[in-house]
Amino acid sequence: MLLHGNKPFRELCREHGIAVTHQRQVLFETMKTMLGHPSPEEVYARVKKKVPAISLATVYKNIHLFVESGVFREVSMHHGSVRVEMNGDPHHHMVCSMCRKITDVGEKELGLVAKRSRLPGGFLVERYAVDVIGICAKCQKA
Amino acid sequence: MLLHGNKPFRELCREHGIAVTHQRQVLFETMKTMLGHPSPEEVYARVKKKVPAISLATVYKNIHLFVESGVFREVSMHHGSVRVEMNGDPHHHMVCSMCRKITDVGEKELGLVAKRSRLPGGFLVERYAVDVIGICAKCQKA
DNA sequence: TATCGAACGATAACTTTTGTCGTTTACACT
DNA sequence: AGTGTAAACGACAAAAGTTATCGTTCGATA
Repeated sequence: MLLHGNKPFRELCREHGIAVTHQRQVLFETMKTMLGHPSPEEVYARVKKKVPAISLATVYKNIHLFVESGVFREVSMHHGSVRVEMNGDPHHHMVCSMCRKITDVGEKELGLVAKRSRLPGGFLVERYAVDVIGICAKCQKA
Repeated sequence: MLLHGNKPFRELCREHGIAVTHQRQVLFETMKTMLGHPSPEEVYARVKKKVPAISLATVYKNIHLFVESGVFREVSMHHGSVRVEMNGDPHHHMVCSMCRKITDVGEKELGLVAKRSRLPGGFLVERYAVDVIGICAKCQKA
């Protein structure tokens, strides 16, 4: 099941008040068929096969648009640069989806439970990193 | 408590077989005092006050070194570019700390529990994004 | 079908990060 | 302490990823 259910693209566009362009349609359909966690460049490469004249900028703009509209989603919050963890206590992060500010939240306050040491595919667990995505107090007011 | 305990820097360096340089010492001490989740640029700005001649490249190289040695840690895995989520089913991610490959893992297989709707500071929860950091099967063999 | 704002493509610019290279420094061994 | 060597440094070029600009084209509404 996809985030957008299986609504036709036209309807999705109407809901979000954006125009139905050829590029957007092909982008959408192409992305739906892609597995894994493609980067904008990978999406671009794929879409170019169907619309050779498409611009990378268009791909970026529309990926943003889709993400903002909730049609697709970012794998993890992107802060534009690497961030280093200064807090050595066991904790996780609250990330504001509006201002992208990161705030620590202790493992206890989070009320997180259960760790399986064995995961599918023989993946060896080192640690869990939980991002709680939401809206911080400041952005809720604004 | 920091990841490295409170071992003196010299000892940490010996353990990891790296040289104790002035720049590295100041970097380490400066970073220890920084709160939050600084970017390399922010660390650079701060360190420059004590070692004005330091190069940004040195800051990057040593942050990497520290992260690889486990002295500090990245806030979340950095994939160099934005990644889009194609899987609409509720799931989380296993991220290999060696090759950085992202693999989906269903919410059930993960066995992760408990969602508190209220978090400290009045943070409004939208969703949880869990990264299981570890070593994938392929990298375990290598 | 004409109009007008939205979206497009091309490309420059910007940000973040990495690589290169000549010089300097730390460390091991006298 | 003096010296050789590899590691680390600073300066800067270049790569990678992303965004902004701008003139042109296209889609939605009338």
